Amino acid sequence: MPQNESRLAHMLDKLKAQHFRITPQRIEVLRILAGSDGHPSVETIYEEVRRDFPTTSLATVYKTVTLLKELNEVLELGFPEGGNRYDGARPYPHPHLICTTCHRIIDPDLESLEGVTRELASETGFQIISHRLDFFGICPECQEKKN
Amino acid sequence: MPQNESRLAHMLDKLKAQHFRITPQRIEVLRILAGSDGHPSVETIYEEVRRDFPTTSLATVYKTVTLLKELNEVLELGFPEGGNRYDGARPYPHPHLICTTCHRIIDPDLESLEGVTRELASETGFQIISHRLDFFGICPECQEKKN
DNA sequence: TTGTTAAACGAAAATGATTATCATTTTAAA
DNA sequence: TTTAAAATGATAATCATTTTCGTTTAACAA
Repeated sequence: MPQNESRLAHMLDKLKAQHFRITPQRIEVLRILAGSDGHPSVETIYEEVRRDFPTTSLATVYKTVTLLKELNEVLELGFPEGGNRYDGARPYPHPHLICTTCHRIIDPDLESLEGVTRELASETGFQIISHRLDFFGICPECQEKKN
Repeated sequence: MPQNESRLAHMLDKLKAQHFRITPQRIEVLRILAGSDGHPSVETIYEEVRRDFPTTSLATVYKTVTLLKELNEVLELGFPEGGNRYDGARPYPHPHLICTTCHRIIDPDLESLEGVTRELASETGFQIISHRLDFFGICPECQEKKN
């Protein structure tokens, strides 16, 4: 996975540039966030880190994720039911497509989104900084299984 | 506010139809949800209800809001920072425009949203059920104040 | 109108995700 | 290697929300 390598390198560079320390636990959290396209939860990251570093604390995972969030190197997806999910591969706002049956989260391409943002800005006078866009539905595989 | 009256009546009818009891506390919560376009929090609703019924419990507000949510008579807006907000005037999914400075939440009209949903469905094969769409930015008033 | 009963209420405890605290360990730089 | 500041790990605290449970009340029938 060459793209993940570069994301990981970019994250490490950013930490070094701002004089944050590079610890084994941090590297592991970064690696998981950069390399996974499954939008993992903190709990998932925690379990994965502990496979290699069994003494790692949950607090450490939270602290690292929070740090990356502040550096804009991870995108946080909050849900009302609790249990945020994180995207370290694409840390900028982008739409998500969530299967309500199997809970998979997919990143679709959406050409037409730019037009929506433009319409909104010109209609309301808002200066649009960011967005959060989730679509909920049933993925093709789960539609199959239902029948 | 004639529109709010009818929303309130609709909510009450729905409760009656399903044999839920009409209590003074419930009526008050419904009234606030139906009549406010400010997307109030549970805490806000609680304080407002207590002006008329000072013994009301916070749990009662939560229970009523949860009930309305299950009946699809209120839309819940969750945020990662915590503190959900509720829309009882328009309980169906619709875009929101949130000012990151004054925390106001506005309901914009967005003609172009339908096209986005269509594009998404045809591109991914998902059956789209619902969505959550938030734009974050700075409202015209707060832009003024900055200068 | 009154009596009955299940539903709703109120107060407080429990929960669950996240954050803060602080003593101990470790990184990074001299 | 030494050292100082930062990070870690364990645990307590926090905060929104949910659950529990004894008491009250709405709804309906007699």
